[in-house]
Amino acid sequence: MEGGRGVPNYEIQISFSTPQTIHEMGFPQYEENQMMSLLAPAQPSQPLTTMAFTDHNNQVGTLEPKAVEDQNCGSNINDGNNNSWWRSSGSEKGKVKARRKLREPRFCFQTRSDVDVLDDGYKWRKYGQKVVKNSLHPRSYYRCTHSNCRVKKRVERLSEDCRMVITTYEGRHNHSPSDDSNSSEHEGFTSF
DNA sequence: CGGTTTTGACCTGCGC
DNA sequence: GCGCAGGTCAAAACCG
Repeated sequence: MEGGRGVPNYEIQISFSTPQTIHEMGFPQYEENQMMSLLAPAQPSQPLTTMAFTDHNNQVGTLEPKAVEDQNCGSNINDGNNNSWWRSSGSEKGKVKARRKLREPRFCFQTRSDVDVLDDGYKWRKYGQKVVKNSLHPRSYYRCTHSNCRVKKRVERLSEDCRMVITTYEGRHNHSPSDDSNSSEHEGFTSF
């Protein structure tokens, strides 16, 4: 679906006011300075991307007023210690679906890009797509393909500017991007 | 052939 | 309580 997947061409602007670093969020590939360096090829004066972080319940970051609706970053997700991979327990034909309110750290940012899925170094598998009310474009749902990584992300495009992509990450990677193919769990994924 | 995407159905939370 | 909207599942289709 990502059509001609060549050199990722996107521009990012981030507002950092977060208790956690990108690194701690499970994105070691992009530390702050690296994230910032992504700005370099773009025009820094142009507010192309805003990043927002959520601290479990509270949204701590800065984000454009309409960039990411509150339900994306503001709502919290009930965890309930489902520590067994994606679908926790198929109580009834595996229909424990649509469990919201997981307490995962999440952050979202807005990016101007031609491609929906930014190359963040991780492998993602699409598991759903949904047409959302306020947007002309469908929202896509991705999960990290790593064995024990429950990180999810949502990707949607702004209805006004179809080049603007809103990406919402949810959860923390317990592996490094390079470790993606190598399924070895080296840190206990201890959080929350 | 195995992994990924698509897509419709289903489930849950929330507002009215 | 009901309806709507969002989020997830899973089977089928697709692709390398």
